[in-house]
Amino acid sequence: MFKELNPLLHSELRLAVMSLLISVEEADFVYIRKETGATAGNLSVQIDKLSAAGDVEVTKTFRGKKPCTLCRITPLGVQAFEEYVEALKTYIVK
Amino acid sequence: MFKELNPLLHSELRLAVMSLLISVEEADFVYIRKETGATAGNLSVQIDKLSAAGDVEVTKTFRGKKPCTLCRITPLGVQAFEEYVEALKTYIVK
DNA sequence: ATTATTTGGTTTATATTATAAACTTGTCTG
DNA sequence: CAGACAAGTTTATAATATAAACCAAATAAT
Repeated sequence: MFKELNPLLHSELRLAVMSLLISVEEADFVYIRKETGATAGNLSVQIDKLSAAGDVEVTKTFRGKKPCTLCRITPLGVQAFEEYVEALKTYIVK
Repeated sequence: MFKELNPLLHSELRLAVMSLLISVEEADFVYIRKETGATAGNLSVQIDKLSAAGDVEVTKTFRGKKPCTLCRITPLGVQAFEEYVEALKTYIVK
């Protein structure tokens, strides 16, 4: 009947991050923060979780002299996102 | 960009309950429990929350001699559900 | 007829989670 | 150099989800 919703993705902010990353090569921390409106602390924690699960790959680099944290979704992350969307449909499609 | 997800509905079990109720006149506790696979305690708590918010109306009655808790979605609940689905789409539709 | 057992829940305790506040490290600016 | 700013991270707290424990009434078993 209802498919289980991956709890890692079933979080407003993490879902927003995944949603951003799925349609883009890569995105940096500051950009994601602006798009989602999240606080830096919250975003940092949630990106860590996605990274720990292997859904997002994080590369710390520099843009000029400023640190720059780049994120990209992994193949595993793409699959997780797609499965999450499929699961969601069992709840919202009449 | 991303619409806010009503936190009351953004819960696996409560969403399942709302999803069931939206397509049916009414449903009783035992039926909902079977369909969702939730424990009674968890379901009881979540139905209370939906009821407290005015999204679900609960009527305690009897079927024969057994107590029977009937639930139906309210107009407010229908609206909340529809808005939730609209908000979700900002995350999952490319 | 008393003693389980089952049914239909509710209350309460716990463990997890989300979130922001506080902090850190380095850079730029006056 | 002192202070403000940028880009994050760590940590503390508040909220949440969840199941375990409980309760009351009805039915079944001995």
